[in-house]
Amino acid sequence: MAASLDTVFSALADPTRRAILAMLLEDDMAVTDVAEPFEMSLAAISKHLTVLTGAGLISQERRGRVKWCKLEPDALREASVWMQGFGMMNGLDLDAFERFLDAELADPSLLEEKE
Amino acid sequence: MAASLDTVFSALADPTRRAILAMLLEDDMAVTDVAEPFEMSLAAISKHLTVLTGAGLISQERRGRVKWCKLEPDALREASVWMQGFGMMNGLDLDAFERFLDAELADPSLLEEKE
DNA sequence: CGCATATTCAACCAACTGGTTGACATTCCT
DNA sequence: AGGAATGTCAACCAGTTGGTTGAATATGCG
Repeated sequence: MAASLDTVFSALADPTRRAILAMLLEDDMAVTDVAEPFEMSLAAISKHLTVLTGAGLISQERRGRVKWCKLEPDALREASVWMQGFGMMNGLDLDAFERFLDAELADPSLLEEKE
Repeated sequence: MAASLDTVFSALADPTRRAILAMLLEDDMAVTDVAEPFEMSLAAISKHLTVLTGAGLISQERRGRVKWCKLEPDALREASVWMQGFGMMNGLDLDAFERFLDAELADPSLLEEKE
């Protein structure tokens, strides 16, 4: 999916879609299950998922009746790079950040407690 | 400015507004000068600047006839933290990451080296 | 087959967006 | 004072967005 900054940021601008992404962070989900906690129609959620797919933020794979939604975090990287590139991480100790990342990634116990 | 993720992301979703932010990265600018490189009316740019201000991404200060626009990179921090939770920080301890960010950004010695 | 499940499609609607133009208010300059 | 420069405001317009409902399309199950 060719996901421009336009489509990525505009997909992220909606709270429902951000909530969906947060849900998918925990696990892949079927469309119906994604829709369950929201107080809106399934069709509306289906549209939101189309937007997220268009932005490359998720991918959808049909297996039988069920369409599974999967987070595609790579799509956020471009947007993240854009933000950092123009200085938003100003003053941040990137070396410390790298060390922090390494520490996190090295400790397998932390990886399990995804909420 | 109370800038929600909604307003920040939706402000960033427009290429004209992102271009404006990139311009302001180099220096503070007057509204007319911001508008100059774009092929649209001054009023349209004025509206874009209002959106950016509403998102807290810039601030505007009137001095005489001229209204100066200034980048406010702090507004991106909240959005960035949110985004980082998905990409590189996938599966990590997000609370620890937030604490890390807070600690980094709270240290005034680091904040001075803004360019 | 016949029915329930899962998901999308199509038409519709109100609200918002991003642009236009022309008029207006300030401020600076001479 | 008069005129140019700087911005904003108001009205308007076309296109998009985010939601609805009802019908349609597959797929799985007994």
